[in-house]
Amino acid sequence: MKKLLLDNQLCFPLYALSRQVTALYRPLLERLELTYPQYLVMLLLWETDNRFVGEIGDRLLLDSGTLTPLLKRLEQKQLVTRKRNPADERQVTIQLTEAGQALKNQAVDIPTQLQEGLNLDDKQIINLRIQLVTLLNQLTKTDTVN
Amino acid sequence: MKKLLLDNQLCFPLYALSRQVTALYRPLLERLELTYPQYLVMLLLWETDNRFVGEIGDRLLLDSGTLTPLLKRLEQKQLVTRKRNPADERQVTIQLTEAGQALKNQAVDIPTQLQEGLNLDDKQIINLRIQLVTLLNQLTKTDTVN
DNA sequence: TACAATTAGATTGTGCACAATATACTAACT
DNA sequence: AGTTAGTATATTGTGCACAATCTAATTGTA
Repeated sequence: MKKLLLDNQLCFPLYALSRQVTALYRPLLERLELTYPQYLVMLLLWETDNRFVGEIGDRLLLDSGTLTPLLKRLEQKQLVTRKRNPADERQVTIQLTEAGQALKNQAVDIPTQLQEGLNLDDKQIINLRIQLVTLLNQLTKTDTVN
Repeated sequence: MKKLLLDNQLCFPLYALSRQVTALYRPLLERLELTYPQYLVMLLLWETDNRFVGEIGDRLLLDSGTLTPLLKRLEQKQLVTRKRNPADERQVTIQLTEAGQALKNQAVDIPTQLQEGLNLDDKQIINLRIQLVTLLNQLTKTDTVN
């Protein structure tokens, strides 16, 4: 097999599919005025509020150079607040505002709507997800199950 | 299943894994002084040289807003040339320079090196790639219908 | 207590992605 | 020929990603 061919590498389908799936989210997220990475942060906060920046970064595998400006934009939209932790002033707690919590109601339908766009049944999606998560865990060596 | 949980969405593992795999390429590509998207363009040109910007974009699913500056950086590095097509001045032909062609020799080992970093055997990789390519084709096919 | 080492987050700079728009060119039609 | 529509690429602006560096706060150790 000629390994230098684009079609024979794992990397390209992964990279291209990731962008295509993000593009599927775009029209759905536009209504909430969220970008895709912002949506991921909100998903995390809807699960468990009041997280430190570092916790969000650990979970999403993003560093402060990405998260700090992103969180400032969410703060500008009045979806979250950013407060230094009095017990340790190095840490910044991110907390949902009322508007941020309320936005969850507008987001609940997104996973179902997206799945329709994918044209795959549950079984296929779960199977693919398991493979992706397995490989992801292998690379990060961290089992991030709640 | 609670669909709004991060772990239950297809999107996040796909997005995170794509970034992690790109990160695996980074140290390998650093030696060639290429970024990952630049590497993808070079892969295409090593397969078939003298492509129009539009052809590259069709293949990588990238638009001119991404490709134009990227190709200019490759031109600055003297890896490619950019020339307007005399037969149709709207088109720009991208051609490898000698240095650009020669770089292929330094790149041939990258797929093998990457695979070692992934710690997966051939069968697993091929299986995952087939699923990704299948889904990718489904999505891009429905795009062209629109 | 002093102070080096560590930690959390912010800042800076480069390079994608992509929407929206602009520009130059070509083709098609009257 | 002149107008109009369509096409290919370029430009502009916003928002990630991520490396490198900085600052301030905390911890470890003598």
